[in-house]
Amino acid sequence: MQERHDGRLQPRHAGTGSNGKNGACLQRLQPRETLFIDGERAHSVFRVRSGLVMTYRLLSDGRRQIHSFARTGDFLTLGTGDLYTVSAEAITESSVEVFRRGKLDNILREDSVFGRQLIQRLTHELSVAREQAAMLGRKSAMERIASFLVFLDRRGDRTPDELIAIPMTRNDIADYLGLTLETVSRMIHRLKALGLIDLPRPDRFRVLCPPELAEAAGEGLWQPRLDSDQGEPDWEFH
Amino acid sequence: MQERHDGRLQPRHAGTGSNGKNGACLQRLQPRETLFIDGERAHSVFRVRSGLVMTYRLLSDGRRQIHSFARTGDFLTLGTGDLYTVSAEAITESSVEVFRRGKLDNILREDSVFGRQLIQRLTHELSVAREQAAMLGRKSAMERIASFLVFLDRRGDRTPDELIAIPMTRNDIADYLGLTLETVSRMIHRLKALGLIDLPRPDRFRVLCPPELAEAAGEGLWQPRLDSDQGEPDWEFH
DNA sequence: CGGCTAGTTGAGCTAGATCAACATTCGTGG
DNA sequence: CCACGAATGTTGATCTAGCTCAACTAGCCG
Repeated sequence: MQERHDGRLQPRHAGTGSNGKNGACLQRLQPRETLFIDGERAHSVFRVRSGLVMTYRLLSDGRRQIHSFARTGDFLTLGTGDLYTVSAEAITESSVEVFRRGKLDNILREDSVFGRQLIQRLTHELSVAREQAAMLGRKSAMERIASFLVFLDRRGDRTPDELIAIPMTRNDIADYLGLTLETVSRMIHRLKALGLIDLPRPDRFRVLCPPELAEAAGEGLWQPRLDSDQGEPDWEFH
Repeated sequence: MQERHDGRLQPRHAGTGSNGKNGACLQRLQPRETLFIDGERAHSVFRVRSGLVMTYRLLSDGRRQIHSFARTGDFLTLGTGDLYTVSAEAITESSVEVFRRGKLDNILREDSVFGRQLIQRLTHELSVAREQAAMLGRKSAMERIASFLVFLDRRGDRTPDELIAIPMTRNDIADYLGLTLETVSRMIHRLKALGLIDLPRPDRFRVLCPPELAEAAGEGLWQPRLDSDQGEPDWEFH
């Protein structure tokens, strides 16, 4: 049993922020600040404006499974359940748009285009969630790490020097991939030793051999989570 | 690496069946018959009328992750992607309603109630998929088996003698829980030895100690997949 | 009966977890 | 500026849950 994601920074609940455009509220988050919690009444829908926010669930004894790392443009909650089914916490300093849920039903009733786009997104989320299940259920540690790096690489958050940032901790990666932080560290360094990646600092890397890394990732599955890059027109709450 | 779900019964593609009510087609499936395959163009939506059908994905080397066991009333596909993102195969002799996808967009455009119900279902599916991810990523073999038996128990397919049927093979269970069939067998028998369940035959069991079994399941998470029991009114294609 | 499939059980083996140092970065205060 | 401590990351040594391999059993069907 493990329970290593400590609460060193007291996960205080984020307060309400200033008003943004769109009638929607904009909320700022410090690193490790909690936005909402699994089981709470779902009063709002959130979209990331800047930074990186993760969603996760906890087992009763504190084991954690991270479900997604959401970037600018990604939604943190979708769908129409009464309660949140995951918790959300900022990884870096972030800001999120907040849309009150009250409006949602009305919008859905009136705007069928909006509804169809929501269905599209949910469909995609579901596919991504199953991708992750296949990875957690059937891939080796090495394949998971390679998959994860391919995923980061394809997302393409490149720093000026052509490197890819790794903004989350080893612990976060471990809880996303169903491993321990030690194993995450070891496997990353094994890929480096194999010459498939460059790792000048712990939180920066570059893929040296895309095809071989993809090969190591187990392939066949794992369509990366490109969410916001779907080319699909942005949709807004009115 | 493992690849134990053999193709002993050649997974021939199911042919088109007879016409049912509703304008929809009804299709019969033999055990181990494949209904559709991951990556195929998604021309239809399916709902189980009788029997048990599973959905799954394969990694390129044949490792399998089963995502759901769908009973009467459950949908096999939801959402509006162009391609199926899972494969589906009958476990027992089954029949499924087939709704051509062509109609779907029109229905969604015209019937906002239908669209909202679809969103509800997708939302629930997504929550279930994340439940499974948490299990695969963070639960022990024992907890997974206990969770699975609790899930079967709560679904409540009781035989006349108050036993619960286990219609899928050990191999199927293993590929659902991310384990091997041997481990599945061992853990089930350990639960029996502990007196938490009765297992008069390999494919029949009874929960003797619901609270202790739930305890062994790791609790806290794992809301069972009650899909069809939501009390929510059935929705039909017109 | 004999062959086939599913299930059980035992005996190792190993990938990954656990435990334990140690290294590095970073922020804080003197 | 440096010293110090806290947080994060790396690495080694060991342990073990679950996998692998293998034998055996129990139904089932022709």
